[in-house]
Amino acid sequence: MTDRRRYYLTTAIAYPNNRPGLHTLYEVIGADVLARRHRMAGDETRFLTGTDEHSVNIHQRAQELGLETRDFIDGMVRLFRDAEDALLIAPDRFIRTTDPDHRRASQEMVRRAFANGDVYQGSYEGWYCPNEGFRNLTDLIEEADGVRCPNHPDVPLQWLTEHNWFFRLSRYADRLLAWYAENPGVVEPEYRKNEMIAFIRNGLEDISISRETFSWGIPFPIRADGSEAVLPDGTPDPSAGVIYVWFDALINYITGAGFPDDPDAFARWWPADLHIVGKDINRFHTIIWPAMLMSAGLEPPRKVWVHGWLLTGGERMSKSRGNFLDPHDIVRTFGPDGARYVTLREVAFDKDTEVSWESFVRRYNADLANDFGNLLNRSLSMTGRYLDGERPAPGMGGPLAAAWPGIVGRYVAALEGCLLHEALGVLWEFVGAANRYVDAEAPWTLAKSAKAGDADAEGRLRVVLGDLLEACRLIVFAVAPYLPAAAPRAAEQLGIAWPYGPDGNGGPPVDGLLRWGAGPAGGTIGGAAPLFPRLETEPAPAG
RNA sequence: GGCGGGGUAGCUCAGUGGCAGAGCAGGGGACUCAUAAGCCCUUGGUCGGUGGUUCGAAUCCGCCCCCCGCUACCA
Repeated sequence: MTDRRRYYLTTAIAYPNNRPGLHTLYEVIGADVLARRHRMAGDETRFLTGTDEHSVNIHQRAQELGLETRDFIDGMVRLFRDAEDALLIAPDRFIRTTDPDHRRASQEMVRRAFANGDVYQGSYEGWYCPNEGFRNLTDLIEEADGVRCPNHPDVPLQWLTEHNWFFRLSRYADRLLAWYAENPGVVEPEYRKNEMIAFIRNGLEDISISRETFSWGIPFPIRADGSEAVLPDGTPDPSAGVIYVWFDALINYITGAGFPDDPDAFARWWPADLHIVGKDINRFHTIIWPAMLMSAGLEPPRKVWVHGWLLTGGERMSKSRGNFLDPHDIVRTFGPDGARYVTLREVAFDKDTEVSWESFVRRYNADLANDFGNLLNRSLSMTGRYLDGERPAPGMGGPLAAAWPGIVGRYVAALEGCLLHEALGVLWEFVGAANRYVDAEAPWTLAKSAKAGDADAEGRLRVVLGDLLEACRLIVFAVAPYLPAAAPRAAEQLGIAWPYGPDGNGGPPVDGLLRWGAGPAGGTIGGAAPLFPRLETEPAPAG
């Protein structure tokens, strides 16, 4: 085993009932940036993402389409993986809750909670809408002839009683509150933690963790009498029902760390350093999940980051509304790097943000084509023209050298605080400073004087271009987690070897390369070619 | 209803008692290395409304209007 720092991060797993939209992959892109940052920083990094496949909706959807459930989800999962590949997302494992090791992990978690006295048999009853499931009493519409579901007033509600297993969540209120109190920053942003504290203080009820009426799921491992739910031929006893999808879904995070098959791996990777989740599933990750872990005698995660939604026209982007952006459209127009950049620059990682195709085009042109792409291109072009492509050493006393340490410090701090949009904003302050430096020094004027025999101008020209190429090098290495394909190409243009693999592993700790003057001495640049061609038209995709 | 967040330039937002700001978009200019990009200058705002406190309020207090989140088993 190595003594490198390890870093384990996860996204929520998506339920693959449809092709994925940008609003679904948004957090996966963000997590991929953080994973690449940690790999390049030299941390032994594990990045887990995947799909949540035991939903009843998925089973029903497959039946509507006349497909075997497994065949249906295999096709859907293919769409997720294709979209993630197009966005250059490189997880260390893509977990599916139908994976065999996940079945073992989930059943083991039920056994542990049961052994700890936290699982008991009970019943759940209430008004059931055939289209939506159980409805809360306060949501129902009262009609003269009875109560109705607000979303499906024409469908009669049924009063159903489900016998199933419950988890004693109510037992964990004090321990959860203590966990929040003793671990500042364990749930961020702060207001998301406060919502959960209010929820807990309102009183926690036990939650049901099994379903007896469904067969699509992980077999519940225990019978009512407490015996192992296995038939004489070794197959699961169907009368024991299945584990409720939410209980098994959360467990993917420890399955992905090696639980329970590989104790050494699990000891290395657990607890997770970061769970990235959407605000709609905050409660599951910051109340239910830690309680499940506590019950099993395992540590809760070190941090849960709760992000917001992408909005369009003030409404949440979603598949059901049909107002989502297709990742493939975005990759086709902006390229994989541009797609990642505009998404993470335009959307604040800590709250809801309004986005549009037009805002993405504006951001791409302004930041990538005009500011950064052009900076790289003009710096290389002048080096080729004035110095025959020879790469001069940077000066140590210029304004860019002075500004860089502050920039990189704030940049890394923003990344560590999961403020991915802000990190880019900080880095682009430096891009702006470099562009202003070009105009302030006017290398074309220095070049004319140098050609006329002015030795001072010649020396000055070399320092200015050295500074600009060094600024470009630093930006490229810093921004590489966001622009994983463009960064090596930019390095090639700068004539600098790229020491990292396609997923960010394999090179030296990047912080050593993020110091002014840490680039290779001497050498020549490669060719200059625009990395981010300006978009002259705004071809909004149809539909 | 209760608790919490918010309403500032055309757009996205920063700004917690001292001359209303940034980026983008719009307009003008000088330059020319560059992807007609970059640089400089600039138009633009009853800071949701209203009443107070204060020498002074986007900022503090009261009331009102509007938007959003949480208020448990769709996931």
